[in-house]
Amino acid sequence: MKKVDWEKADAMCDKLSAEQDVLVREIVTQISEKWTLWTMSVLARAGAPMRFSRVMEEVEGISQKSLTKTLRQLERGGLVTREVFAEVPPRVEYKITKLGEELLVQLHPMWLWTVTNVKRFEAARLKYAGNGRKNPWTRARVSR
Amino acid sequence: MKKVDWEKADAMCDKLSAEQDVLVREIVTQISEKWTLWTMSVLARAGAPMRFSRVMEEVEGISQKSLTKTLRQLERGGLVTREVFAEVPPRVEYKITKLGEELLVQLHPMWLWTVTNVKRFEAARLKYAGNGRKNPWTRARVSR
DNA sequence: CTTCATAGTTACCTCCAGGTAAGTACACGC
DNA sequence: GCGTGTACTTACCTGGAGGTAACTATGAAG
Repeated sequence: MKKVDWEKADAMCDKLSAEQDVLVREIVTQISEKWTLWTMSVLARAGAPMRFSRVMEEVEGISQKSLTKTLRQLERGGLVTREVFAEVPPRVEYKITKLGEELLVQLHPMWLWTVTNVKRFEAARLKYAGNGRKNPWTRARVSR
Repeated sequence: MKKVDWEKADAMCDKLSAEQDVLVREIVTQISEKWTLWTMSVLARAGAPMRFSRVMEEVEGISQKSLTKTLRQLERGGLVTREVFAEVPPRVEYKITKLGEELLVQLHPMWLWTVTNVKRFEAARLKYAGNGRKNPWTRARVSR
């Protein structure tokens, strides 16, 4: 089995400035928010600029407020671009950036792995359900 | 640049049962929780069983309550094992599973990529800060 | 004068993650 | 009989994510 090279990981972390460290955490935090990945993948699949209302149709269930917030954060992080057209009614187009697409490419293997290994997770669940899970001291009868 | 094969991804999703679909979401949700990855990586680095209190020392800042919850979820998902020893005071040992280690291996490339590309994110932030960001209709003067 | 379409913003509310602090059970050493 | 060590559980509290619904600006069409 492949292993994680923790030494190398640590070495890379040490090279980061305090601000960069914060930035990495922010990025990770952001992509773990409710609608972020879904929104990005919608934009990535389209490949072309999309209007706000169009994105909202594709990301089923999202509210205007959340979509605005999500897109703003993605723009701020350089993962999507936002272009405003001076028209009435307003037209605003969003498009995924190269950086954004690359991020998705990085994420994809792990998503794939998860899906292909669902059965192992299912098995673990079943096994867990069978355990009687008690506090340790409820069976503490033997001393050290 | 590498691209994501959306067709294949969709095809894989279609093969999942409704329960499996829920499960995948749960897994992803769980690993995006505050302490999950940190806790897992501590266990993975150790490679050996660790007591509750020892884990708590390594995962700086976590509360007892959160550690308990995190470990329970990891156990339920089959990512760590939990072994209770019938002693007083109690001894409980946690250890990462093969499944858990594999998950970390999947995640690592993306983490590495993020760290090596911080500068691009920094640049995006700076650029964003420079934009005057207004409502679209504040400059809507030209009709379509 | 009203309606429509678009892309927001804002006020208000609810839910839940997660923190703090105290309690619990047990045997041992003093 | 009191403190100590361990692995929890429980009650209480706070902040923030995210939902709903109403409001905003603008020009064209009716």
